[in-house]
Amino acid sequence: MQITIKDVAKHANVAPSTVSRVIANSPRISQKTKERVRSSMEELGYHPNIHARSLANRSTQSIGLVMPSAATKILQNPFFPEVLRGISTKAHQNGYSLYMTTGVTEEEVLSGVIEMVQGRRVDGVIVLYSREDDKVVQYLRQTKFPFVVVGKPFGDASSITYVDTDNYLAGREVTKHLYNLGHRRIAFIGGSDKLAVTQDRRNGYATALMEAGIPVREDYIARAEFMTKGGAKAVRELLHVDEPPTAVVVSDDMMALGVISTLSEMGLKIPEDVAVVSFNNVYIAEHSNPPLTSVEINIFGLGFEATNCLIEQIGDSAPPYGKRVIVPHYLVVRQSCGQKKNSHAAE
Amino acid sequence: MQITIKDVAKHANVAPSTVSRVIANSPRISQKTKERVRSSMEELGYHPNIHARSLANRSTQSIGLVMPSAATKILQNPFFPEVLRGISTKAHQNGYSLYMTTGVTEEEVLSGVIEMVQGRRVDGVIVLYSREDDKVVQYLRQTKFPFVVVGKPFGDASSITYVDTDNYLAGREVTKHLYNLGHRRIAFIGGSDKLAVTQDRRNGYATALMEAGIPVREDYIARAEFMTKGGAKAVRELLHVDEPPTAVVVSDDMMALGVISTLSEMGLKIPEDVAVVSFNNVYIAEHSNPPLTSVEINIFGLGFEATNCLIEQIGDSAPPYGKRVIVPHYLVVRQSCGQKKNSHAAE
DNA sequence: ATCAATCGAGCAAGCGTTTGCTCAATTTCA
DNA sequence: TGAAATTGAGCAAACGCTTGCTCGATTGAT
Repeated sequence: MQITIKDVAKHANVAPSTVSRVIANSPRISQKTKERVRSSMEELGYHPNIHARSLANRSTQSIGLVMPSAATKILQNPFFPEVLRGISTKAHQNGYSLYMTTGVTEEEVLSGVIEMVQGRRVDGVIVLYSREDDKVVQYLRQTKFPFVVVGKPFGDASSITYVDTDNYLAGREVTKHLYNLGHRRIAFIGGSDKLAVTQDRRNGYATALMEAGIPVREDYIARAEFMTKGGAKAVRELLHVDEPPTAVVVSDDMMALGVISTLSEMGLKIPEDVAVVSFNNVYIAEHSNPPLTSVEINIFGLGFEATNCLIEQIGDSAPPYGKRVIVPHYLVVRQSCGQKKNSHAAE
Repeated sequence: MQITIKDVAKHANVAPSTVSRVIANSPRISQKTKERVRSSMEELGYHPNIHARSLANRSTQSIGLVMPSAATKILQNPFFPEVLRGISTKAHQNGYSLYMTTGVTEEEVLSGVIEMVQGRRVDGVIVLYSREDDKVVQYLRQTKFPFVVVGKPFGDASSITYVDTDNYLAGREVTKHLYNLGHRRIAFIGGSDKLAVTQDRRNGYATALMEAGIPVREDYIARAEFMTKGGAKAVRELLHVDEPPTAVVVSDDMMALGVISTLSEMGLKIPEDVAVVSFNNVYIAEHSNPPLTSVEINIFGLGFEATNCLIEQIGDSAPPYGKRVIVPHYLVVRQSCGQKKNSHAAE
């Protein structure tokens, strides 16, 4: 049998309500009583029943996590565990715990979310993806339930709080980096066009080219799945155009891995024949062969900040309008992009 | 304001208890009434309050997940998302949801678990690691709370339900495979000796050698962290012994990645100079350079089975003794281990 | 010494469900 | 046709905690 607040009350010779107030550390209780009650709790090994508390309280101290319906996919990308680590760190700091829902179809995910929200199972929700025409976001919005999106939401982004990398800027910088290394024929391989991240990075890429006075060639732009296989397929296509690119910007490390191994198979050297840069700087980027030049986007930070925003919202300490947090990024230069050709800098 | 069972009752002109029984699909309610109530629920958009239900019920339909204290580590290994996927699939099939707790120190993790258990927040717990002298397992055991371990527990394993790969067998098979390819100087690189998985795989390795009449050399056995860096360090050591090994069994894909890139840096060819095989067959094993020969251990299956066992335990349909589920594995041969030298097989 | 203000703690009414019991209405059987 | 058995639905008491309100006791001011 569980030890309840009543047991503690009896043991400490006070009323249950007093025990409750001790737990809440209410100033209405004298120090002496508090200590007595606390030692009783200790002695009996008391732990409050979460459900009773939530019922009385109308708050759950937990946060719902929404994965994309094709959880398979995101779960294979190291992005996920890292963002989760960020979320869980911040959540723990503030006494929140995490509640996950996954589902195979979009419908399943949505109904999971509805259950979380309507069933008052969580105080707020973090959406771990951003897709066009997403039902979950629509639902959360219309019910005015606290939520935060990781990634840039579509549509009326101004009313939604989200955390994101400045992918446009990152795409631009990366492309510029290749340009500065002497490259003029630079290609881009992106993931699904439905994802904001792909669009932003590609736009940044295009802008950088334009700034450099280089025309943007459609046949230099490929799209593929966010996985290694996609990268492999895309790179084959790119190399069959006339004047094949000497450098390629890849929108995801996992894809870049596919690109690299395909290039190797084709007998091309990296970075001598084709330079490669990519994004996310996941763990294995450092350990691929050759190591990947990649944009460190601080995935942990994305998760951490998202949680922070959500907790603000839950606590009503957030403004009523959507907030936008941009987590800074920086380029980590490794072998895959080669050295600046005319540079003598020691570094 | 939330829509409660009372609202539905009023709307359908029945008592709250009837609504409750309709939800539970009790045979005591007539079909006619059920339909009326259901359409009322639909119309009002009713969703049961989880906490009220759990409180009255003494059951939460959710499962607690315990990560190792250095969550950082496990979260970087692709093992984790994959096992999570298995867990979440099975959990969802049975209407369970997932509740995570993480913590930086061992103490934090333990107190998180205690809160889950004593606070009646979950119906059962899955422990995602297996370590010697683990407080969490000790605690769960002594409170007789339903739990399952992924990996082989230490100590009195017979009373604990766990799912595992037959790592001993896998280690033996892999080593034998290298032997059959003609290798006689075979080394082993394992992770922390505190982990059951390391011990088992190493023992299998040693057995295979003995079966082949090859003495087990201590200087052929290295241990390192379960990550790429560890692999790199270990391989350097191994290659400095006299008669350096021509093949190496690595206990983890991520470590093997480190091994491979270190070997390449040293100018050694894989598999010609050194053959490499490893375990887990995580996603990137297929895409490394060269692709890794690795033991597919069906990580998804481990998660899935663990959840299955736990649900059995929760529902009392499990026997009172510990159950042991072994998920089958098989070797996936890729380039990193080379071809059988005297074989003409096309495949 | 008297009264108002303050303080500390208890009472009891929720929070939204579940479920054992009760009870009226209907069916079954002799 | 009457009594017993069966069926369908409602009553009300939990489940463990929070919190507005009440109230006696202590304190301070006059």
